[in-house]
Amino acid sequence: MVTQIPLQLLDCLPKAGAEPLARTTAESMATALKAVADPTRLQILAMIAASENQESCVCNLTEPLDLTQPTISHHLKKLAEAGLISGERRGTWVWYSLNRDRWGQIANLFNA
Amino acid sequence: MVTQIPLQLLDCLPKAGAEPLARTTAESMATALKAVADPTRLQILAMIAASENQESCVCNLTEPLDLTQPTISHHLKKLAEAGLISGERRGTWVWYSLNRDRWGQIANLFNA
DNA sequence: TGAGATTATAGATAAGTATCTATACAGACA
DNA sequence: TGTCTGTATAGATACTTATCTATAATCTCA
Repeated sequence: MVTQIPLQLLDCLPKAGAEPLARTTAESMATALKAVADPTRLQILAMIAASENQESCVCNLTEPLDLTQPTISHHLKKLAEAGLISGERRGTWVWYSLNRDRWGQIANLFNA
Repeated sequence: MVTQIPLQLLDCLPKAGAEPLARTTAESMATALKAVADPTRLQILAMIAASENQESCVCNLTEPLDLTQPTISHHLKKLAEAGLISGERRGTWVWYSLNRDRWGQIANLFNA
């Protein structure tokens, strides 16, 4: 449903004596981090995590966040491209859930 | 030298059954994350981490990153405001170093 | 097949920001 | 004090993006 941005972060953590961080790598990392660095998307992630079965359809997010449906879809797409969530169509609805693995990959970025 | 943005992240991690993430909290978190979500700033952080004594002055960053001095200063200010680095004036130079504690706080955001 | 409901995409606009040049500020030193 | 060097700030500009309205696409069901 969405092409996911690759994230090769684990081997490019800043550490003493390391190679300079290549621009292309830095851009890839920044793209993934930008997905999380938005207040609305943080709220969306929190709402999914707090939902039953830790999943949510688009329609459950628009009203509490007071945003239009296309805006929510836009943010969900960004999060999916970053690999932080995945959407699964079940009938008329698309259910979005967190990708815990990817979550941990980003955490490792800062645990260096 | 720089007023640091507060970061109360640890108690607002998304977890099942949690309170909805307040807008003001989400905005505070996003501000801190935005500081890291930029390729140039990631390169700056990597260069500081890889430097001797894990610190660097502005003048050591401009040439390898091929940016002007004011642009580097702008990015360093953003990072300092997010609490990720600190600057210490020693004579003519200002030496910037990583704040490991803050680094870990952001990591905990994703370890929920 | 057609109607209704849910989600995705297209295009426009306004707000944010990364970068530059020009200039101000701060410290070292003669 | 004056000059030089290193850093910070101010203002301008171009690019990105969050949001909206309008519309298309997809699925269900009668």
